Amino acid sequence: MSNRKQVAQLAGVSEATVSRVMNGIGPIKESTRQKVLDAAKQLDYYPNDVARRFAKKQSGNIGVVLPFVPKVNLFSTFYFSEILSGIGEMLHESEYDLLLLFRDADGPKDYSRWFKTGKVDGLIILGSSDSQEERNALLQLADHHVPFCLVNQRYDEEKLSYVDGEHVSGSREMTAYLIQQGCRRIAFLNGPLAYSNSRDRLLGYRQALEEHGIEWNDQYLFYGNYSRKSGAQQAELILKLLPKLDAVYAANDRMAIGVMQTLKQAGIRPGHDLLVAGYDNSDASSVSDPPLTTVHVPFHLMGREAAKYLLRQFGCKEQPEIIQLKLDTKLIIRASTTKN
Amino acid sequence: MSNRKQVAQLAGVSEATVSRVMNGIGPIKESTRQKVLDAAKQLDYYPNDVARRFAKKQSGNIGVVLPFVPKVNLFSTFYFSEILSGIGEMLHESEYDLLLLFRDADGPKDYSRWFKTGKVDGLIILGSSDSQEERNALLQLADHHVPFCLVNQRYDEEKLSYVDGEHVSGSREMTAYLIQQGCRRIAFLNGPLAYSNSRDRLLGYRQALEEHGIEWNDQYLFYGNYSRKSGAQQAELILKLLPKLDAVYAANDRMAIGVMQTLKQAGIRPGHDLLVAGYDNSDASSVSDPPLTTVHVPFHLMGREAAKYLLRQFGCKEQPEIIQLKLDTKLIIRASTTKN
DNA sequence: GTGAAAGCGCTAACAC
DNA sequence: GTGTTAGCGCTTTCAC
Repeated sequence: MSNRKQVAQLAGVSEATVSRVMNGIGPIKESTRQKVLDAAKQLDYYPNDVARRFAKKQSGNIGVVLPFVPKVNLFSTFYFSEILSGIGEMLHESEYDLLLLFRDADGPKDYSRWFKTGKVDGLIILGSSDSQEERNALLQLADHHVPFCLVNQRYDEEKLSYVDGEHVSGSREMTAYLIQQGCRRIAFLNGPLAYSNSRDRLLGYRQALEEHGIEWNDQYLFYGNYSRKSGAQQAELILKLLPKLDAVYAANDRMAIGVMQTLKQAGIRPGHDLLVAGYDNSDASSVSDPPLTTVHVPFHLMGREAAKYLLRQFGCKEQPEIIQLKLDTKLIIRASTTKN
Repeated sequence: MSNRKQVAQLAGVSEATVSRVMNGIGPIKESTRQKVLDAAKQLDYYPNDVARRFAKKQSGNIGVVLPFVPKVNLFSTFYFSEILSGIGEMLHESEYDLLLLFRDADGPKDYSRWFKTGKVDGLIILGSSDSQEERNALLQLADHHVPFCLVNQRYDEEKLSYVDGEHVSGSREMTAYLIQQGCRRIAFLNGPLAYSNSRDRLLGYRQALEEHGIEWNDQYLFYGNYSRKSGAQQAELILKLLPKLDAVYAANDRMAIGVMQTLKQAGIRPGHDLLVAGYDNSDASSVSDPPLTTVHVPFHLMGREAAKYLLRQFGCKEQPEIIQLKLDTKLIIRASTTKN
């Protein structure tokens, strides 16, 4: 592996000149530029990135934090893939690399160590969920004035940057739609309230009920953990309400699919005997049977926006700006609510 | 952000001593160790990773190459998520970080630049497909004697390391199973032959036919591109053979699901009127309707093994060893082939 | 056990 | 336009 010194020697110029050529900055006589380029080509020289970043006191990395592996499947992998690919797309044009980081399974939460060791210049945090510890770790980061951004999770009371979806209105639209379809007794299978996602959807559900003068009924509220299995399990309980139920609305597609499985096993036809709806517009929602009415969430775009935000922070020297974006969601109507 | 010098000063020792303590190497008097640790804590000191890697002349990164974004969805994202999480799991215990890299959409293929710029110490390549250019890029890497590893793709004629699944036998078992179920006229919907995956499955299919004395029939062979859409499209053609067909076996689950959709639209019941099988045992295969008979591929483990291999290479100084692993696959029987 | 010092391959500031 | 040089914060080797 050759280095700059060798190129400089071969080209008969100073190392500084080699740098100028490689970085395309500063005025250079075309003839020396060519000499350098030739020498570089001849020696197969590529500037060393680690050295460069060391000298610049920047890691050149954006870290993306994921839940530790086993937990990934709790969520749809769809959700993560989409966000990741959005981030990757945005970073692809930039000088920054994407470092994949895994939250520790146990042990104290500490995001700041990735900054302190200089591993990353910015952080995008996925799958964060509210707990005192998590909140502290995040606030600590904010104190350090390092750029970071949550995706698909908010802490409304805190001044933290996030890119989220419009889940309150998404959920409200979904519920209103079900009501329009003639449903008044709508079971809602929510996810853990530690996710702002879940709280948003619950709020949207309640708002829609209120707006349509439908009384709130505790019996219709269920909780799963966003896994298909939990959907299937909760559906056992939901089944017991059956004659007096018009629809089941689950807070994500995976649970909705679990619900449909249980229903079908019990001889209840989703979409006919009982309307079923999900949330996320995941791949699975379009291939399930029946296809699932759901809410599209722009995960890919959310990833892009989060990355764009960080990139912007690196540009300017001031205090990190705070962004709090909520991107539009969209109701997707499919057979699970229309076969009536 | 504090550095080693400050810690050394505060602790009243040399910088070398601070290093020894931080790295836990070399003999240290317990009392000085404490002094250093106290100083480090007081200054909130974390050794700078970039500087460290620079000095060690190692990037500390393992790069994982993915197809450029738009193409990801051709494959199941399932496949990538599983492999990635396997790699992540293996690396989590190590000193190495996971750098996510995207293959250029267009432009010349060049994996070696990531080594030449010192960005990575090793590479895991996903979604590689055979072409002259790809092959050249890979052989060039091998010439440089840098450690890298393909996952779920082989180049049999070349001395390249890979971690693959036993797809020939997987496919043979699937086909044999379908034959056992009484099928003799089995359409095979394959993926592009640029993937060793596709060639393996075709071979397994042929072997099983031969072993059971069933004559090869060109008419039963179809090609898609592993997307659901292509499965749905090819199914239109497959439909035309219908009265004289017992089963459709697709080279991955996504295509199989596409096939089932088209079949259902045409009033053909998958699993009753025509058996359908897929490959991969993706999430979708268990929630499709009917659930899909498929072949389980240990993607997660494949990721782990690839990462383990690279880690092992970093240990020793010799020429990189070559591994060519094929991990066991397993037939998963579900309703799409059993309702008869 | 501990300290001193020479790199690692760049960037950035300044000199000419 | 081009050259010189002082770092960046570590590792590593050798000296004591």
